[in-house]
Amino acid sequence: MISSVPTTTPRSRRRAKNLEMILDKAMDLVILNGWEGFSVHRLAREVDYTPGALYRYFDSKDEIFSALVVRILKMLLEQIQTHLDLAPEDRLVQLIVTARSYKSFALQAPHRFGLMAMMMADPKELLLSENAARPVVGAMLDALKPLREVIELAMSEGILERGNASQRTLTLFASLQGILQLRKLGEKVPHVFDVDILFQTLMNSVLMGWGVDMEDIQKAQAVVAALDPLPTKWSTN
Amino acid sequence: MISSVPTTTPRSRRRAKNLEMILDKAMDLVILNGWEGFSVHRLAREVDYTPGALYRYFDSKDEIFSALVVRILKMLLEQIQTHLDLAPEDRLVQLIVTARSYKSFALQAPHRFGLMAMMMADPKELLLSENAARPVVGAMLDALKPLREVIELAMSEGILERGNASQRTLTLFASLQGILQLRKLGEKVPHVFDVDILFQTLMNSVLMGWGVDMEDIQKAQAVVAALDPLPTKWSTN
Amino acid sequence: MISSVPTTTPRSRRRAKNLEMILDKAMDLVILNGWEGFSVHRLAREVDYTPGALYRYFDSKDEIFSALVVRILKMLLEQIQTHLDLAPEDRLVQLIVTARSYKSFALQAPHRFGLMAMMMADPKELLLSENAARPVVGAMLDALKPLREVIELAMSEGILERGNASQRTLTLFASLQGILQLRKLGEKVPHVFDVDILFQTLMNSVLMGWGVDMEDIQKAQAVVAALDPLPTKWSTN
Amino acid sequence: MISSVPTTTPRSRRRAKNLEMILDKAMDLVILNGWEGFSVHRLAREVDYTPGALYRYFDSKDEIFSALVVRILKMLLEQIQTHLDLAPEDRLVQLIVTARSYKSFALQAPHRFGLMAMMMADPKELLLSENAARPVVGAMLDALKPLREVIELAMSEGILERGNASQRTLTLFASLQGILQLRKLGEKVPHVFDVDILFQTLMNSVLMGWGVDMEDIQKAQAVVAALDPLPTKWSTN
DNA sequence: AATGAATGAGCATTCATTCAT
DNA sequence: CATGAATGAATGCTCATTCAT
Repeated sequence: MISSVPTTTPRSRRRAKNLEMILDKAMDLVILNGWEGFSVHRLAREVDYTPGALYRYFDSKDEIFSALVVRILKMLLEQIQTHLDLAPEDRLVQLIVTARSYKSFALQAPHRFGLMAMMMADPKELLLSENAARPVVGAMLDALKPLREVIELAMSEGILERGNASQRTLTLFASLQGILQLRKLGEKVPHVFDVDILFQTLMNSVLMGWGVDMEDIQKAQAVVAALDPLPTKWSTN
Repeated sequence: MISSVPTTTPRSRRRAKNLEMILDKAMDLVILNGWEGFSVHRLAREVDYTPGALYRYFDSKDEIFSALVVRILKMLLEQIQTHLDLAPEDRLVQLIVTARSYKSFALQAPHRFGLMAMMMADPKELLLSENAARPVVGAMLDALKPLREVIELAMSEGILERGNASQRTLTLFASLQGILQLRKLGEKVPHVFDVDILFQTLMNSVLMGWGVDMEDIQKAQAVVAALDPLPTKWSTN
Repeated sequence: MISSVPTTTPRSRRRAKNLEMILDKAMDLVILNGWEGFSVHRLAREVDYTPGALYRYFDSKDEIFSALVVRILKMLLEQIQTHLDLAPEDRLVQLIVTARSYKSFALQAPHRFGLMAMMMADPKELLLSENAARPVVGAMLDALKPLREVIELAMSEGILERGNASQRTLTLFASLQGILQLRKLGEKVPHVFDVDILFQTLMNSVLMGWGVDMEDIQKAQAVVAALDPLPTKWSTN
Repeated sequence: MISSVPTTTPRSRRRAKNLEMILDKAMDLVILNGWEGFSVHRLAREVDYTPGALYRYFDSKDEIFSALVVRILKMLLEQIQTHLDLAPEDRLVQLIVTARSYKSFALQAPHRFGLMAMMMADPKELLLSENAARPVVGAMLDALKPLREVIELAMSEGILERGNASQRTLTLFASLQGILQLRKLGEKVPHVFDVDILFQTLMNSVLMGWGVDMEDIQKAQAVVAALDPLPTKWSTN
């Protein structure tokens, strides 16, 4: 139901503005307290509405959830592109930069990452209604596009062995996802679950599996390290 | 506090039985409604206790959580060992069997897998109290042990290139975790998120990254396929 | 949060009525069972609301507490003023009438008196939040004002020796408070803890301590006795 | 039911020891957390009994309550006597010392004082059963005896005007009680409710009311001030 | 378009007490 | 004499959602 009206008339423009503002605040709250600490009541209080009024803007809390996920994915995409723009035209470097961008997102915007992870792991009823699912999945694929493009280019340039780009993209993405989720555990049991090391191990293993020489990987990683620190748009929390 | 008494006297035997029964039911409930849908009251209703009475069996809801996770990890370990016992003495085959065992667990006992994933991704206060954390982390490392041993053997036998076994174990485990979490999404959007294919892609990529020939991988996979279907103890749900 | 809206619109008038009704019932319950026996659930049941609904009228149980105390103090003030209006323009008589008014309040509205005493003896978190404290302390000082004014006038007229009016007011008030608290004990052990006699003893001692002749005290007391019985608004219980 | 058996047989001696130990711990708990923070469960945990077992030693929580009050009153009496032993044979000084001793008790052992105050203000069912009431009232009168004796002596020596000693004792005691209860309020609203000043005001007023010259009062107070600090047995809390 | 009132179910946890063993 | 199990009722408070106005 979110943004199901045209954005042309003055009325609907005001409405769109309001919706934007509400979602902004919702995001702020999630960033601050996590999704568990988020409630419609609190949101209402924050945006100076009554709880009931908010239901003019969405049908259920779940709808807020997916709207936020879409936003997060868009922000993630933006950051990845920013980082890629700063990287040289070296496919391997670009690939690593993309992965690192994702890592920095997970580490520096954990609540947003958590929301995203939750969405992927447990889409509940969210995706039951196909039309509600589409924008989320769309945003997700958008966010993965840069990675896929780099992989495709790297294959066509002979840097990676040939293979299915989509599958490789998703595999790398999901694997990273799995590793980055260990962050919290890593805080409690630091010597065992070290996200940075596991990240490194995964990248090395996978890139070698895709036909890159260890030597080239290390060269690329040196370049990437020299780029650091890459800028982040996320207010860390 | 759970099971801190000897299992010798008749009384304590009854108590142990009760505890077992309670945890069984708790697991059932989590399986049915997920952890979010689980409450002490509901559990009490289900086991015909008063809510207060349950608190003689554990100190807090969190304790139930970790007790369940420990149970799950133990069952997972059992299954992996069962599967390994049925596999030939071929390291590559064993490695793939272990990974598959984990996959079948994720696919066929999704709620249990979800609980485990949640524990790893968001250990909350669970691991705040070190003493409550130990059994959980212990069980987790136990469950990973077979995988690590296979990797170690494979390395010492020259089947895998040398590397840090622990890091490789965790990396593989976490990556699988990430991929398997896409299951639900895969159910809704089947063509894009195909867990089986992603699993395959990951295994191929990583094993090649660790120095195995594609040819050998495919041979091993043929062997594993011939073993199927491996038995499962999980009531699917 | 209580009564923070204007009383002009029909809606807010209804709301004010409701709030009044709720606090009335709350007072009844406290009167019946004491504060310990008072719970939000019980109140809800009594006023035919759901517990949650009540939280639209106050933010916490403590707010009910202080709202009740404020009410009680206002009623006490009203009664004292009524009694004073019926008394002649004799300072000593007025002073005794004020004290007696307080005594009659304690004896005839013991639960209200108890609530007030509790508030003074154990303000808990009540006064932690300064803003919640202000109205209570304000109402309390209001209730003491008549006594202080009489004492001040009596001093300026030379009926009492000079001294610090505020300190004397509070001292007398607190002493009365202490004596009146023995009421319940007096019911059980009547010959030892006789509130009336102790009250008399205190008044005599203190007034003489402030420079009044025993003779004048007795005269004034005779006048006061002739005024009796002074009207009471409290439903005794 | 407490201590309803002879203390002669070995069995009953052990029992008495146990009871003592239990009440000791109960007192510790009350001292630490106040009566509100006290529960039979907690006490059981602390003395390594099961809750049920404690009910061999008393019939109800209320019985613990009154047993503790008796103990507190005994300790109070002890302290007053200690203080009196250190004071010169001057009735006025002794009277002030006694009152001060009570004040120091209230200020330095607030939880104990609170328990006592609660008992006097709200004896609930405690005193419903006359036999349960007797020891408490007895201990209370014991605690007041030194004060009464000093007052009697002072009257017989002509230091105080004649009057009813018992009534004066109780009046002074109850008045002090009322003033000392303002301690907590004094912490929150310090300039208005200053216990020390009110204490002083009360003593001056009452003593003058009983026929003592202001001059003599001040002399005695100077003597008392020179005695300070008087020893306290209370671990402050 | 928004308010304000209310629902109804739920939450984890604690308590004094009882009683068969 | 003591345990261990259990009751049953309660606690203050939060929540997503609905709907008449």
